[in-house]
Order: sequence, then C-alpha cells, then structure tokens
Amino acid sequence: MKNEVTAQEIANHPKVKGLRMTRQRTEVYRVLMGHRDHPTAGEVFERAKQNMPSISLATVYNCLEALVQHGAVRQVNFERESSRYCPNLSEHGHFHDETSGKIIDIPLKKGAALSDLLELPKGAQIDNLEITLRGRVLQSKAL
Amino acid sequence: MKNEVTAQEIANHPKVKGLRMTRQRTEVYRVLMGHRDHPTAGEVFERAKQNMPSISLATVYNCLEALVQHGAVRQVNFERESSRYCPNLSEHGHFHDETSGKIIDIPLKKGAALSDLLELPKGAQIDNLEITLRGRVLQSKAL
DNA sequence: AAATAGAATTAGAATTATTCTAATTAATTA
DNA sequence: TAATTAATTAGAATAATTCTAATTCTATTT
Repeated sequence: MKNEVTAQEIANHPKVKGLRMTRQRTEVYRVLMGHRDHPTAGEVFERAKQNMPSISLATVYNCLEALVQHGAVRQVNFERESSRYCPNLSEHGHFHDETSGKIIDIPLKKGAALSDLLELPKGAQIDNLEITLRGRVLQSKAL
Repeated sequence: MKNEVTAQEIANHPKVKGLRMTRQRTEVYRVLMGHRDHPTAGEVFERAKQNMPSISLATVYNCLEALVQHGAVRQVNFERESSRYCPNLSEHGHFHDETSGKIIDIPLKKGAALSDLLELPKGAQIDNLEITLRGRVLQSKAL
C-alpha cells in the first residue's frame, strides 16, 4: 500500500461515524480524501482498483450513495454530465473552468446569507443548495 | 387550433429573432411560453403532439437545443433528473419544492451581486450560473 | 469460537435520457 | 422554379446509473 493514510484512520474519521465502514467504503472514502478534486464514479472506481482490484463499479456507486446519504460526501452535478463527488462539506459552490476543465470550490463569504441574494418564498426550508458557475479564468499578466 | 397565441406571434417574438423558425421550433417555443412550468423534453413532446401529431421526439430535442443555443430558453438541471426547460430569461434560481413537486423561479434580488455571496476567483468570467434549491415550503396557519 | 441474521458486494442485465445516423423533407437563395 | 442548405424524422446507438439475484461479509448472539 502506497497510501499515506491507513484504513484505520479513514474508518475513524468523524464524518463517517455511525456508518458501517466496510473495506470498500473505506477505500472509496480514502480515494475521495486523497485527491481533493471532483472525480466521477468511474474515476473513483479507477483509483480504488489500484488498492483493491476486486472492487466493482456497482459497489463504488453503492459506497458513494451510502457516503452521500450519511452526509460524509457531497454529490455535485454539472449540467447533464456524470455526477461528481466532493468531500468538502463546508457550504460552497463550484466553478467549472472551461479553459482548464478544472472544478474549483468557491467558498461562501462568511456572514453572507442566501437571502441577501435571493427572494426566497415565505416559509421555505432549504434542504439543499447548489450553486454552479461555468466560465473561464482570464489570464492577466498583472496577476 | 385551440391555442390563443398564433404561430405568427410566436415566430415574431423578439427572443427568437435571427433563429430560423420552422413550424416545429415555433410549436416547441409556443409550448414553453404556454404553460410556464418547467417541462422536460418528454413533456414538451407530449404537449407539442397535441397541435402537431407528426412531430418527433428527436425534433423536440433539436428544437430545444436550438432555442437554448440561441438564448431564447434556459435549460435547467436538477440533480440527475431529465433536463427541464424554462422561458424565463431574467436571472433567477430554481426552488424545487419536495412537497408539491413544483419548481418555482426564484428571482435574484435587484441590486444584489453574486460576488456579495461568493469568493469568486480573481479574473473569473462567469458565462453561466445555476442556483438550485431543494426543500419544502412549510404550511403555516399564520401565513 | 461457531451459528445466525442482516447488510454489503458483485457481475451482469436492465433502464432511461439523450445523441447519433442516414434518409427524407422543408426552407431559403439564386 | 431549381438548386442549396438546413431541419426533421425513425430508429439505432450510447452512456451513466440502477436493478436483480446470488454470494460473501460483518456484527451479534449463542
């Protein structure tokens, strides 16, 4: 195993407390915590297979679903592309840079409230918020 | 034809200026302008067939794509569900009410800027913004 | 430690929204 | 009106995801 982080450490992570951490779920969670990009299920599958060649794609989907349900991981959707998964649980949006193809987490400014921006319906209780931006980062010599 | 709005009126709509308005595109656009809910391509197909039984689903997809490209219509995605289409071009988010299943347009407060809420990367040029909310509207006797 | 029960994993089939293909038809231009 | 170009169509193809049913784990109880 080339991984720096042990299975024990992953399984004891506070975010997965209460979730039965099987070998596969541990591996999937480790993959997500490892590269903090936003892999698709297929990409998670490819990475997980390096440590655990027997893992199946269906299991990766199952593990991701369990982690999302449990609130340990966020599922992010860009248009009709494959879902992507993100272990950053702080409130944030996603910027999809069309030049580099990279997805960047965009933190919400602290102190800022959604209701400052949006005319929310009276009595609305928000369970889930997704803010996705698409565009490009202009390369300026000055920066 | 039971429709209040004529094909002529639809084809002359300023939003579609410059787009070749075939019979099918006109019909698809009329469907969207008619019920201002957020139908899927399949739902648009069902509605369009009532006026134009010969229209095909592939054409509905093609027409919707043309209208989206042209900026006459917005394509909205909720998680991994089918895309939905919306003729409201003003900047707005979408609230998906889990109780009623309805999708409600949420206007951006005027004067409010996205950068008030988000820590945007330096030099970022935003081509597209999607804000989607999921939740429920609490029924209060007081309201 | 063995038996049990319930849950997770697996391979592969099924599903479903969407896109593609190739032929036909319609719209625009000359 | 003929020629040209673009749009429409039916049906096949694609791809992400979910489902199914059998197997294997894991945790718990003897």
